[in-house]
Amino acid sequence: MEDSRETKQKLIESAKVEFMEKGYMKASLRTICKNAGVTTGAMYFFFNDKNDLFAGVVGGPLTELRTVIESHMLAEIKEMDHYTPGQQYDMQEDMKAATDVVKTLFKYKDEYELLITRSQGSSFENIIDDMADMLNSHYRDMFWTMKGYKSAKQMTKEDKFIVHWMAHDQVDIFVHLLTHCKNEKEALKQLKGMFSYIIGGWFSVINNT
Amino acid sequence: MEDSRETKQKLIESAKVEFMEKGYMKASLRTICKNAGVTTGAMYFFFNDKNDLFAGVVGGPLTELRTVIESHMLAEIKEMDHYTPGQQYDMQEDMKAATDVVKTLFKYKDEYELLITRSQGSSFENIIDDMADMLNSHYRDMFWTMKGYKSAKQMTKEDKFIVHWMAHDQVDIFVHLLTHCKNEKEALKQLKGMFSYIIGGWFSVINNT
Amino acid sequence: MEDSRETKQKLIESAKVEFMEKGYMKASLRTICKNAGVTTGAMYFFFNDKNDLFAGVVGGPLTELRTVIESHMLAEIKEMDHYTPGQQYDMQEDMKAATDVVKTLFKYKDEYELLITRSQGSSFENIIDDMADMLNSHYRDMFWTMKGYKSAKQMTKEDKFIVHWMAHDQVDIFVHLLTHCKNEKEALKQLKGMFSYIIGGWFSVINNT
Amino acid sequence: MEDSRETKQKLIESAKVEFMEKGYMKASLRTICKNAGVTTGAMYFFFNDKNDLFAGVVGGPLTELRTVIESHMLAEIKEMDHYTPGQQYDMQEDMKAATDVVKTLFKYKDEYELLITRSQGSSFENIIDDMADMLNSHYRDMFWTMKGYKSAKQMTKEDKFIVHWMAHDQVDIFVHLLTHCKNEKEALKQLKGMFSYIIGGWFSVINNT
DNA sequence: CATGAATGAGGTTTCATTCAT
DNA sequence: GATGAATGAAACCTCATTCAT
Repeated sequence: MEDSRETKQKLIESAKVEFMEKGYMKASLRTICKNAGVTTGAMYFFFNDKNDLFAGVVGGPLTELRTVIESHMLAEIKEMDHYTPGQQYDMQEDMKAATDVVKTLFKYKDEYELLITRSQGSSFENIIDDMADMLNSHYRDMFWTMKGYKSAKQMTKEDKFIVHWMAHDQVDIFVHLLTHCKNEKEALKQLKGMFSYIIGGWFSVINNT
Repeated sequence: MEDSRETKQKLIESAKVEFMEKGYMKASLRTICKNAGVTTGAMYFFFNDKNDLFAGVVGGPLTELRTVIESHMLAEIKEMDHYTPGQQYDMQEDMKAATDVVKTLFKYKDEYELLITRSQGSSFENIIDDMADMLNSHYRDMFWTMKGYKSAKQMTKEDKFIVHWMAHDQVDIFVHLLTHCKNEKEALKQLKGMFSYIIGGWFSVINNT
Repeated sequence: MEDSRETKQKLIESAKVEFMEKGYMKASLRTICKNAGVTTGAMYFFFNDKNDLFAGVVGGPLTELRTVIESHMLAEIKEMDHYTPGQQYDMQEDMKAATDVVKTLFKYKDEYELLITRSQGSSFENIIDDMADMLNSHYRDMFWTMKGYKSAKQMTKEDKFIVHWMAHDQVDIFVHLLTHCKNEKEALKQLKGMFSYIIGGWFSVINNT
Repeated sequence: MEDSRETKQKLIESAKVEFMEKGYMKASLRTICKNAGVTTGAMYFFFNDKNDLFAGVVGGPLTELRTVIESHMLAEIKEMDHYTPGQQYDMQEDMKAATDVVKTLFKYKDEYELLITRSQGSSFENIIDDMADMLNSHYRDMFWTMKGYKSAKQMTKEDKFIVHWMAHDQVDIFVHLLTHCKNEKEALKQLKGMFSYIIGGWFSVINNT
């Protein structure tokens, strides 16, 4: 059992290297197995196919990230219940959430970069859109509440569009931090500026439309 | 001569279809040629290789887009010369530029989507970053001017980072409009909201840091 | 394991036939594999590429030949130590060496003919020159010793040129025997005459210059 | 007419360059035509096929060489009529012939090197053997005369074999001079040594068998 | 004389995957 | 758990040659 664990682990590490270097599509299973010191057949014992191997590399970190995000979204939803229109926005809570996300991102930097920039061709190729969609419904609720609507039904098509964009942009900010900062520390330093930007945008949208 | 034009055109159209369906990497030259009713050899008479064929599809529109953007950047640079700090920002000019860009984008919607979402593996795979870089230096100048700095040299590392992000985001907005609106008219309708967002963000950054 | 050996062997034999018929360059891997009753993919399991397959055919025999030659060169070097100028040349030893070389050549006649006459385009295309170079330094030592020089440094440019030629010619003699005699027996019969020729030439050069 | 001459000449020169660089087989007609500034079709007006183009490059020089050799062979044949066994060999005449050959070789050095080292795949690939065969019958006559035989019929199989070899070697000497000397002058300087070698060999064979 | 388009067959190589052992 | 052989399809690309114009 120990041995098999080790083999699987070696495969995952070798796969990570190859996927990062060549991207999902151009990566060669042969090369991965050779570098892991394992035969192709062995790989097919542990993984169903190329995509499953990719999932073996990025699956864990992805789940962890989802957990972090979801837990914060739940927290915000609770807070939203006490919101009264016109109330001063409290950045504090959101910053804490974002900080947690950034920390998670840099905990498995390689894997997240893989997901974001090198997953084309795999089942994860739409991961960015998926994350944005995940945030979308949450942002919708924030939007109509802050806008003073009675319910989501009052939202216009334009409202929905801009909210969808903002969900996307939130994700893009994290992507940008991940791909343009060399470590967590630096990313956290930039986070405040990014937040200032996104919140400025958010309120500009709330007040102007 | 008539015939040859036609053959080349058929190849380009067949290539466009295949590239859009499968993406650059997975697209098959064989399939492209077969659907164009032409042998592979013929294709290699007109194009050097797969990448050149891709360029044959997207090259023209890309050049046109670059021209539009550059002409507007020159216009803004001139305007910047008369800028005095504290002066009210005039969205008018920028909206006109953005409107032109959106119009161009929807003029060759297929080709730009190809470039943005399906060019991985080709020499155009970094097109988004290239466009962002193109805007970056321009945005730097706007930034330090509006910030009241004497020159670009006063910009901190954080300033540069956030400006780089905003250049990226500007590009992403256009990408979002292109990929989420079904036609020019709809995109132009959403443009104002997007602009409100980005300008809100921009001023928030200018004033807070 | 038995099976795989067999497959590889069949490939090598099929390759030999094709290479002999068409030469390295014009030989088709498709044809080789088809005649071996194997898919191209299988071939690439055993060999890295076309050149490696060619090496699979000629590599063994080539190594064997090199071993034979080198062992004899060592023997001659030892003998040379006791040489005194003017001493009668003893053909005996050299004939024995040459006999061994001829025997080796006819042991794998096909493979050596392949190497010599059909390897253009492969990594073995300069094999004749390589062999000549191998003999060259050895012949230089023989030359200056027999000439009565104190060291190799006394050799003129002309000396070096003619020695280089004689090294080449030695190789050519073996090539000629291989390509113009149908079997070992016949080649050995001609060997004496060839030797008479080369030794006549050798001494003529030693005495006349 | 002037123009067409020029076009043909440009093609020949471009072909020479390409053939020298890549060898007959790997040379590309496309490349040749492109570098000549001419279309493929035009080439096929002047030449029947790839081989004919190669002939266009080397044909002239080859004819010239054949003429030189044949004229000298005729001269030697006449001289041979007055030969009496035991008579001192007069190197003079042969040296003059060889000198002429060397001069011719260096007159079109490129073309002859092409023929000798880069013609594999063309109809000239056996040129060396052809030249040797050309000399062979001539050498046979010299051999039996000097040996004191009454006619060629007295020659043994071994006699014929060694004569064939010497004809080959004669050719190889010229090849060696051509490929190892950088110009005519240097080649002529080495010629005497080479001659000493070959004549030493020749007489050694005549006297020993 | 020369163009330029097109053919069609062929080239070597790579790939993810399977399966008997 | 793992091996190693084998599949079979497809990949991109190059070639000498032809022919209507």
